[in-house]
Amino acid sequence: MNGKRDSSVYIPTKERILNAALRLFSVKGFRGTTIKDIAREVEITEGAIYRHFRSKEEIIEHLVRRVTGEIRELVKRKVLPEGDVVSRAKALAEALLNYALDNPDSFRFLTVYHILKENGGAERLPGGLLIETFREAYRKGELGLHPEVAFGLVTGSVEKLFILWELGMVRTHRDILIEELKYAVEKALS
Amino acid sequence: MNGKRDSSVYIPTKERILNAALRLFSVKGFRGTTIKDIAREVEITEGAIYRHFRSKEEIIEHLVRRVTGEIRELVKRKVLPEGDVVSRAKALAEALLNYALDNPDSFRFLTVYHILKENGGAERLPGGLLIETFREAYRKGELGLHPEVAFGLVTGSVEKLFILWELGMVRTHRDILIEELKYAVEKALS
Amino acid sequence: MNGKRDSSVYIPTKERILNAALRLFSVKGFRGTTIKDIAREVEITEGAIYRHFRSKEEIIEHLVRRVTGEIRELVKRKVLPEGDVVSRAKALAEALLNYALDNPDSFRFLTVYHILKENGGAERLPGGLLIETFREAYRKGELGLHPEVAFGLVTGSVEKLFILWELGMVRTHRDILIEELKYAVEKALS
Amino acid sequence: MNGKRDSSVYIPTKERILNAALRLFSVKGFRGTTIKDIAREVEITEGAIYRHFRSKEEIIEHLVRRVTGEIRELVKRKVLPEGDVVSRAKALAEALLNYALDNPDSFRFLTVYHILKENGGAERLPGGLLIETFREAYRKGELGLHPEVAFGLVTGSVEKLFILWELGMVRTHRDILIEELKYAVEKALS
DNA sequence: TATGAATGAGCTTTCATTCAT
DNA sequence: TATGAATGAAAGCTCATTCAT
Repeated sequence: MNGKRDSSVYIPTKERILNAALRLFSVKGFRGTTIKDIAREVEITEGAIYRHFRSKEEIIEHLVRRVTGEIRELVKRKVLPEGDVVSRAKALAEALLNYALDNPDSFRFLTVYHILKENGGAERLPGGLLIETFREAYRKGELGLHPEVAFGLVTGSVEKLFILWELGMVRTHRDILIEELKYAVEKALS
Repeated sequence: MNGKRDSSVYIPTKERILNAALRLFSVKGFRGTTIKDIAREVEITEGAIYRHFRSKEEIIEHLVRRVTGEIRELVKRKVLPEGDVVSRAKALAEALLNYALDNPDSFRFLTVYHILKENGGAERLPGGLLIETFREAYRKGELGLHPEVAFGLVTGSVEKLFILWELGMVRTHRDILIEELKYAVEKALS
Repeated sequence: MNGKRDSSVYIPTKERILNAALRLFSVKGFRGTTIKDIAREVEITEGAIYRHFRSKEEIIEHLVRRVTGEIRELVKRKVLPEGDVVSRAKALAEALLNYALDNPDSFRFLTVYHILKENGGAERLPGGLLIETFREAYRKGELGLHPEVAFGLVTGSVEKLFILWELGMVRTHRDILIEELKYAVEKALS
Repeated sequence: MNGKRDSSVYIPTKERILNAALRLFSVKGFRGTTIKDIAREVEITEGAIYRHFRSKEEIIEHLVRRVTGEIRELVKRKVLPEGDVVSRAKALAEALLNYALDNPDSFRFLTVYHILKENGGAERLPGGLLIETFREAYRKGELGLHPEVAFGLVTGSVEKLFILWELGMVRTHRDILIEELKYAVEKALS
């Protein structure tokens, strides 16, 4: 009677709230999403949300921490510290795009979060982590571009390709998309 | 006597409202920016805004039309229809990045507008215009990547470099940034 | 260039404002009619109205005085003090209905004014004048009904017939309508 | 503990809002009555009203439906289809006046609603129902007046007598008022 | 006289949050 | 845990009125 959609797996309310909020925030923005919107999606009442979170702000912080954590983890796992810059950049591009395509709401959410300063909120680009890869290679003389430019090219390409994909504008197969991305990264950074 | 900010040129209120709104929307989003915010910036009262625009929505529409028009115009002027894809892509990247660096508020505004669907509003990527450049080259066999991928690489790179620049994360000279961007585009598309 | 509708007779702006206001107030009520509504109708700007009237309130007062004055005058002229009650009541009914049909806006205006207490405004039924006719007859024993009832029957009938006429619900000829009204009044009061 | 006004019966907030709105609208008109007015009367805040109604407009629609429904019901119950026109008209007049005197706010509300077109709103005279009574009799040759005229006389008289009564201008006993009304209707229609 | 931009108060409505149940 | 009525602050918008031109 409470597990939502009966026979399916049970998902705790707190989790359901976070999932709904993630999706809504990523599409309608933070101010554009109301507590009522989230409650309606989860099929509970507004008041119930405050059993699980102290405020709307807290939900956002929770989500930011979760998504940046996931990406940090992913990069740590996929972009190994050995190897040349180019292969590491390719691995980064592949991992990021895969994450975006597999977790579109999360990726969108982060994009929205980084672009908007609705609150005057602090900025915490997970770039901090990623960009080091390029800085190091630059110092070693392995990179023909400034590290920030290289970083921008790779991550910017991934983000835009994801958006175009979501809009249905990219008509290639997913695997081909990733191959082309890696190919272009390889050539651009060589 | 009325020109705001001492002896400088007179700017009509309607224009001042648009400028303030552009900047605020581009930073705090549409819902995050209130009419009061705009009024405060322009140093008039909220009611006065409604002498120039029927609604907040109308201000947004006005700005979208203006900014997309400017970019459309720019692309038409700078990206000449002759020449190979690569040089045209380079010209596109250069023109876009220059526009972004010269009109940061406008460029940010458009980014925010395209990402957020606070309203469920219509989508009008100015991509329509730009992407044709790549589609045509692809048909002629001049392009090694799918046109949408090429388009995503170029515009995504520009957008992300602009954001990094704005955050003060890019430490190169502006000219060098543009040169590196063009160089990377050239290699990626060849 | 100023006389409104070119070649036609010149009507001073103040008069045009009053006419427009009369019509609008009578249809949309006092709060429902804005100064802008009136200005638009007269084809001047809002500010111009304040050259002729100190406030919206003053326009209303002006119109109340005008319309009650007209009706007072009319009754004085048409309902002669000689004759029996019945013929005087018939004359009253006829005069009132004729006035209403000839000056629908004025008559509607007064109805609205008497029904609404939007302002907490004072009531000044022009009934004061008319009802005396019946009070006197009642004292003389010429009237089978209480004077207020007789007054209500006659004026209420006129008002409702006017409204039905305006709504297009009365399909008889105007003269017949008046004849039937007088006939009914005669019988009711005898 | 919450029932408002000490120990008396509990009335749900939605009902209290409707009652307050009915009274205020009937006196000050639709535009002249603010949500704050209603809230103050009910002793809740403005926001609370929107938990029960989506808009001011919805409150008005609710009330129109309620009052017209009541009168429709009343006429159905009191004005039996058998009998001659005159007795039916008398029954109608009596039922209407009784309703008005018993539910002055409702009756006033309907009057205001029918006279004002603040919204450009639809017209739904409950007359549709009542007037058929007269149309039928007219076809059968039982009625000396056009049916719309007869309808206007009866309902107009009721409405005006009600207003005079409310203003304290009718000094007779209520029963006598009704008797005189019926007597006049009888004679007018015979 | 007339214009039209501007003001300021007030209106309808929204929304994060609280609280009694 | 959950509900849902209520609060209170703020948002978008309207409008009578003023004022410089």
